[in-house]
Amino acid sequence: MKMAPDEITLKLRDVRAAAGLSLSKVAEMTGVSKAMLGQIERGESSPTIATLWKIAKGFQLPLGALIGSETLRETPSSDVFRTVTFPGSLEVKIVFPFDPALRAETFHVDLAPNQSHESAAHATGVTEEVFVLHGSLEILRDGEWVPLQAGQGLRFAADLPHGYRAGDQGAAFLNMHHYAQLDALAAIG
Amino acid sequence: MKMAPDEITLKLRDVRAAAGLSLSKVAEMTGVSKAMLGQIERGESSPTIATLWKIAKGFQLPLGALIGSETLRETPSSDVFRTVTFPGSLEVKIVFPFDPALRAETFHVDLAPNQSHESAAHATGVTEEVFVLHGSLEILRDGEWVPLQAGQGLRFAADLPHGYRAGDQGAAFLNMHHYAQLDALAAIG
DNA sequence: ACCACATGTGCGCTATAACGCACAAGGGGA
DNA sequence: TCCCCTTGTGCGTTATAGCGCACATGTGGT
Repeated sequence: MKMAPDEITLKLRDVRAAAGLSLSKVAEMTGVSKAMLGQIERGESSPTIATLWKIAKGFQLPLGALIGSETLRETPSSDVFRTVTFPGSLEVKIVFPFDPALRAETFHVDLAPNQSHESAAHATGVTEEVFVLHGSLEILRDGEWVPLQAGQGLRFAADLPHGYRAGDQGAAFLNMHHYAQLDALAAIG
Repeated sequence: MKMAPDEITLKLRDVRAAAGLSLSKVAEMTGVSKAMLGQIERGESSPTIATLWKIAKGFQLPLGALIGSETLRETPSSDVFRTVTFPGSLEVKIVFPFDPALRAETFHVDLAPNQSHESAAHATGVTEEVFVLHGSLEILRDGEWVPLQAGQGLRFAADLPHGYRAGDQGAAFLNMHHYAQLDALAAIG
């Protein structure tokens, strides 16, 4: 119960909330007991880097994403395009990785001609933005297909089913994900 | 002595060697016992983040400087194309208007060949992201010009002076602004 | 040689990080 | 209503991070 004069803040709770996961789920995917996770979130415990590392790896996030400090004001490598595979077997490139301070991330997505991708509803409070780079794209929003050309953008709530459908020449677009604040959600309710 | 399956490496020894300091000296300036410092260097102990933080502050280094490696950052907003004129007589299009819930907005900026634009420091807590659509662009960040090509992105803290400079064929890029607090409204003007 | 000092490591003790388990509270079904 | 499952927190135990101190080695000075 020492509670050192913490100038350091851990954003575990924010990250977990953004992902819409329970302590139990996080405990499974990180290998850290949920009791410990709870204590860390409440600031009752100062974890070792080994534990922090486990958590970061479980979330597939850089270690710094869990630490709240001035350290965050650093560099973004411009060409570190990492690629990840999405739920719907869709492969995308990470343009801007998730930052808990901004609660947002940006992907670069390529769709082959006429390729489509359906996405189930995300956690509540998630907003998506799409900006078309090349080709033509249709987005399913509120049960309606919205056509977009290169240079056009669309913003929509992602806590509803939605989808993407490329035109005859395929499409490339940026996909931004925004995760709402906790108090923002409370304010809405 | 368990020594968890560390995939993580601490650079304490390197940093200390680079500074030419003894364990005792480091112990003084960090407030961490030299015995512990020695164990950490030898990998016999996995420090808590509180301890790591002490060490980092003692060295006046960002926390990341002691850890293997990492980076972070990220994103923004919307619908119709409105155009506005910016302080520096720069004309931009609004891709995604500011949304209080997201605290973010996205602009589409066109620069003529070799055109440049300097920007004074914004309010604290403002983060910018730039994604180059066409041409080549250089961004002044931390007093250093970072070159970017089409398809590349860069994220940086905007509470410092920064600037944009197009290449010989001009440049087009997306510019996302993220505001950390609610006072973001005041920062928009 | 000898000594004064500084280096890094080993030892015992205390504080606490981390675990597994159990429990109180809330949310749906049937 | 009753039941069952999931949520997060509290408790007791074990592992270990972190401390102060002492020791072995090393280096230079006179």
